[in-house]
Amino acid sequence: MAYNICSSSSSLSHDPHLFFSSFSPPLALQFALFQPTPRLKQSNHSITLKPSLQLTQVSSQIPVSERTHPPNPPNSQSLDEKANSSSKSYIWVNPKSPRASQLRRHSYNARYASLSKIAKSLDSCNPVEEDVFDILASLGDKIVEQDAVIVLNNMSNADTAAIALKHFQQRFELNKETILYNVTLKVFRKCRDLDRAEKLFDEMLERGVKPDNVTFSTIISCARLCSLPKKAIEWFEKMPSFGCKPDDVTYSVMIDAYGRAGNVDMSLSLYDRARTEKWRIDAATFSTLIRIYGTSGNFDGCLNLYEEMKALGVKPNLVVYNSLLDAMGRAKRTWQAKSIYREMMNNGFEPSWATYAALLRAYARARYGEDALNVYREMKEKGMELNVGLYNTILAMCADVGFTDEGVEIFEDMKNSENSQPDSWTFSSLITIYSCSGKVSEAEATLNGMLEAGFEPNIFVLTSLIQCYGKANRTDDVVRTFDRLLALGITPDERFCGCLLNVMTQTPKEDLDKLTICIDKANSKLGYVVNLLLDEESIEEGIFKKEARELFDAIGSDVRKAYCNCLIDLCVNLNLLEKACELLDLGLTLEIYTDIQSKSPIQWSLHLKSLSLGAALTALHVWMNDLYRVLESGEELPSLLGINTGHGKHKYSDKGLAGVFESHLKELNAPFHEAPDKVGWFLTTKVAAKSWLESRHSHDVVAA
DNA sequence: AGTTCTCTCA
Repeated sequence: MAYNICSSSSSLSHDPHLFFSSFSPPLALQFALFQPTPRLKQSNHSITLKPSLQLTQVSSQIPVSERTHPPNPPNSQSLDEKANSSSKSYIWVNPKSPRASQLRRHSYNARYASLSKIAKSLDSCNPVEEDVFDILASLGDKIVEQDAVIVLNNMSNADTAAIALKHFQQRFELNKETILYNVTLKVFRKCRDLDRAEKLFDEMLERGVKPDNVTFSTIISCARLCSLPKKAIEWFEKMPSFGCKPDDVTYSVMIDAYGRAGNVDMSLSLYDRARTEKWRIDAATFSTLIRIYGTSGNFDGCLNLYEEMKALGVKPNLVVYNSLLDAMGRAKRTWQAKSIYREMMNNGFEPSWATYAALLRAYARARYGEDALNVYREMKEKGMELNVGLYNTILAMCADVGFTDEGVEIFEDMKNSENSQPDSWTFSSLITIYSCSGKVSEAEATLNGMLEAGFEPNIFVLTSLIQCYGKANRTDDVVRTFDRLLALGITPDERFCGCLLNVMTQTPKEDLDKLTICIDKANSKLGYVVNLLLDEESIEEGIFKKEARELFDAIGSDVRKAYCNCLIDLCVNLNLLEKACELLDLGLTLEIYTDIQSKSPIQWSLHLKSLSLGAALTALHVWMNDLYRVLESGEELPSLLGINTGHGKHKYSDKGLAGVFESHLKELNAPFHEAPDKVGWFLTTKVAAKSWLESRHSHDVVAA
């Protein structure tokens, strides 16, 4: 793509914020560093590690058969029975030998696997005591509290988890009841059920079980997962009254909760506090902070945090990279997203779904068409499913950059997907894709498909359709679509009116009245200005400009330039040069256009980059008059004169401004020629310009 | 037993 700068040589070393090329430790070492600190799993066979020769029994629970065969399904034989049947066959191993640790791990893994199978059956059984207790009975008699913790910790069904908890409470004297409550709270959090979590907390208090920091951080994170950050803060503030003093993990959660509640300052002050009090700040917290900065638009802050993190010796993990990629995507700093991704890959990370999602959004937002498609293809290759949002993002990009066939193909893929069926946004993008490429019947068919799928056409769809009909010169269909919009009770917005205005610039003179009526209905102020513009009777001087000014003052800054461009185009089409000049002048006064003319000692230039053809021609006309006045006053022209049209080759216009402008320059007999080394520039010399300006003026005088 | 990642441009 012409404007794809991603593969350009823009080097990071120019960027003061980033020095990614700094050395990295060897891969193997990094992997070692990324390993989570192994936690000693407490198991039933207490192992006293003293002299190296002490022998330890490692098979108190798991039968010998399980050391070589996979465990049986949990219901076929109770774990307890298995334990009994094996109780006579001990083997003794040096506890420090590799064999011992292998066996320990194996026996733990086997038990863990059985317990998590039980958790799975509990998840899918009826939420009645009878069924839940039945399944739990298969645990046998010799279960310990730790087993109960493992079962609950692996569950995700809040109803059956509550019953299971009750069972365990009835079953044995618990001495770590808080832990059991905490893992049950985790299940409720998985179900995003804050209500239930809060009720369970009350029950803890009633039973005299003391909540701890884990209890609070679980409830707090549950609140934030339920998008109730204010609740999270409430819970945090409750901690001291229960004798709990927030620790590093609590602060980590709260940094996130404050960030999501929109209280960025509070997040940052917690971070500051954590730093000054020399708490351990881990990668998770940094990724949270980066996300907070990213969503609040402080993109330099993201990069600074990243540097700070590395300076503190905290290794970035995948989530940190994902947050950074997401932030750079939002910031439209696509090249930085690219280098972060490269760094991540060089450090041996495997991209996750979130990585691809962030990359895809970054590329799509910046219209890096090929890059975005590559991410899409890579995800498909890896069997990752895109969600509706990602599909829509990439389809919107296809519409923007003119990837018609690719867009259609992706839409088909989406229809075949399991969980990502097209929504109204999808249809809207597809209609835009067809509209922009002038495929009227396909656009119409897609609209019908959208209706069949049960979606109402929205303003975006109808805006696209109007554009589509306008381009095809089907004025009556434009009007019909406009009436449809009104019939649906949709209020035309500024963008929609801008689109109608744009259609007018492509419509034959005899059809303009039909569209003026629409515009009048949509926005009377705009309608009035358009009517004044079209009015052939002379109006009082200054009225047109005054009304146009009021219009520009009344509309949003995002559409001002589009409106001004269209109005000037209309003037130029109708040969109303004077009104065109008035509008251009107004555009300059209101700073809708800036820096159209520039002067350096050796070259004067005309910059037409974001101007429509009509506006560009008007600006050229004004410039030529200005230059002639300079000549008249006896001043010297500089040695070079240049016109910059930009290379702006938009996918959907047959030619960019550069191409169209060139033929106009020829028509005017202007001596400007395309610069061979600078794309989008037309240059001439002082001498050529002078004689041309003079001949043109005498020609004008004769014509007048 | 607790903290991060799934926020779609009009």
